[in-house]
Amino acid sequence: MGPRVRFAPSPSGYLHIGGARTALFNWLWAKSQGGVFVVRIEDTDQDRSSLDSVRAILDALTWLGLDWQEGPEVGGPHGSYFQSERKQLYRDAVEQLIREGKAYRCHCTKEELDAQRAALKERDPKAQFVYPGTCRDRKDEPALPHVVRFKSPKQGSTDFVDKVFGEIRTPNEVQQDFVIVRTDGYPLYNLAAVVDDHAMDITLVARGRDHIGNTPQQVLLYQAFGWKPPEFAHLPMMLSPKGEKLSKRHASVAVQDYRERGYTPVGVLNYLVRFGWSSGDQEIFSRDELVRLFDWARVNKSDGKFDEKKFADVAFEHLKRPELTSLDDYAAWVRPFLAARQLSDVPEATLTAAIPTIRERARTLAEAAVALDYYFRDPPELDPQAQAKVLVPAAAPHLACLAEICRGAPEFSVHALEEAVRVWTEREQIKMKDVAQPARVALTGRTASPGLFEVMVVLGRERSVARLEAAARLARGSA
RNA sequence: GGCCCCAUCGUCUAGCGGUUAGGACAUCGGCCUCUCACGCCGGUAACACGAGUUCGAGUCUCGUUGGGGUCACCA
Repeated sequence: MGPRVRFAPSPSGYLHIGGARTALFNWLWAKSQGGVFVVRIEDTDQDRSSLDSVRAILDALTWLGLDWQEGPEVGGPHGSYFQSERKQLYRDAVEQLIREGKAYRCHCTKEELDAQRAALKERDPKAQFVYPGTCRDRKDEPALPHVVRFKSPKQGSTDFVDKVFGEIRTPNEVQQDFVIVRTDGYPLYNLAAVVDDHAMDITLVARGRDHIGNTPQQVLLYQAFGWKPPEFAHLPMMLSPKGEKLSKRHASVAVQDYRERGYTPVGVLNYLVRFGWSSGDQEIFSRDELVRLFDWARVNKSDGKFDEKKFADVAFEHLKRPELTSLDDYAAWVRPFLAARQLSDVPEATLTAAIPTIRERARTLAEAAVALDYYFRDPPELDPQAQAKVLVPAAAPHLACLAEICRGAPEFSVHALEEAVRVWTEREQIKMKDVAQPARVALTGRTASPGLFEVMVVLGRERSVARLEAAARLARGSA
């Protein structure tokens, strides 16, 4: 039986790029080992959770192609996959702990504790407040408002072996009696995660390194319940370019941002996976390669800094190479970006003919839509500066001749057009340079474009001729 | 501050005792050329420091320094 791993986001916003990376590593492990990838929504904080966030996160995962075999929408044998619907499970588990004297009800209020914390801070600003254990041995009074605290051991150490970091040992003296259930009856993260990971038969918990500190608390809970803990794997952190915790102040951190920018799903995954994982010198991977090559042994320990430039390059690499982004996918993905430019329902044949001409000129799908614009807009948008500089009277005869050549070319192909133009320019002693720019502006409205003959072929004979003639008239009249 | 963790070019990384320390992004030159790109060629650029272990340390051990994480009725 393969491993069972999970991605457990709390629905308090969009899918963060770091969360996507965590999901990816879990997903890769499940895929590569024939295991199961579970998605579980950690919505025990009623104030912060929202259904919109669940929707946004699920949509982002779907867009990335990180499909889950158990979780929201698909269900599964261990449901519900929303923690807010599993309260009874946590309640039973906590009852057991209290009955066995491993946890206790605490009637200290948050206000009291906050006051103590503040008082200590005043006496010694550097001191760290620890819960004094006021209620640890007090008579149990379930009727009064209370939280539930775990009775932490004060001696020895709590150890676990991390698949990435190796053995991690934490002295128990630093462990306080942490809260596992709050006054409103909802479980806290550590408790809920442990109960669910056990109930869902999770075999490996992989998450960000910022969780490494509460892993001992979770191990303590496993021990208290008498359950075998899963394996753990912590991922090095993605920090901002300045080395701080990555937030939207430094860069776009929502997966959605990159989607809107026109990166491809695998392009995003490729950048994320190389952050902490490597396979020799290889930089660019297809989804299948990642599944085939992924291995915990190749995961790094050290944190890294997020680099938008590198990200952009990886995304471009995927967009550029047909073996990574098929023509069909490219066409389908660029359509929304064209539509945003009022170019809806463009003919599929023209689109698939045009894409190869702009592939290496567009670093994102958004740029691709710009680069494709003149293929579908009639007349093309004419850049005034290009017009003023290039469509001058002297260019008019050249444009007229080119129009004639287009009209008369026996075959409307790159090769035939190139040959015809070569013959003409040689006979007339004209430099290609001098006809190319006027023709380019005539055909595309701009001074930068794919090769002229490629553009003509995509446009077709009729439209090429029309645009050249229109430009010739414009040039003639511009004196 | 306590606890935990980390340390190779500016950035992501390869390296798992013997290498001219390699690749990629970025950057700087050049080539190609009908423009813009793509592509190609080349340059600058790293083992944090100090002790050990060893015939020999980027690689092993310890310390120092630096960086990060975490110490909630958030997850």
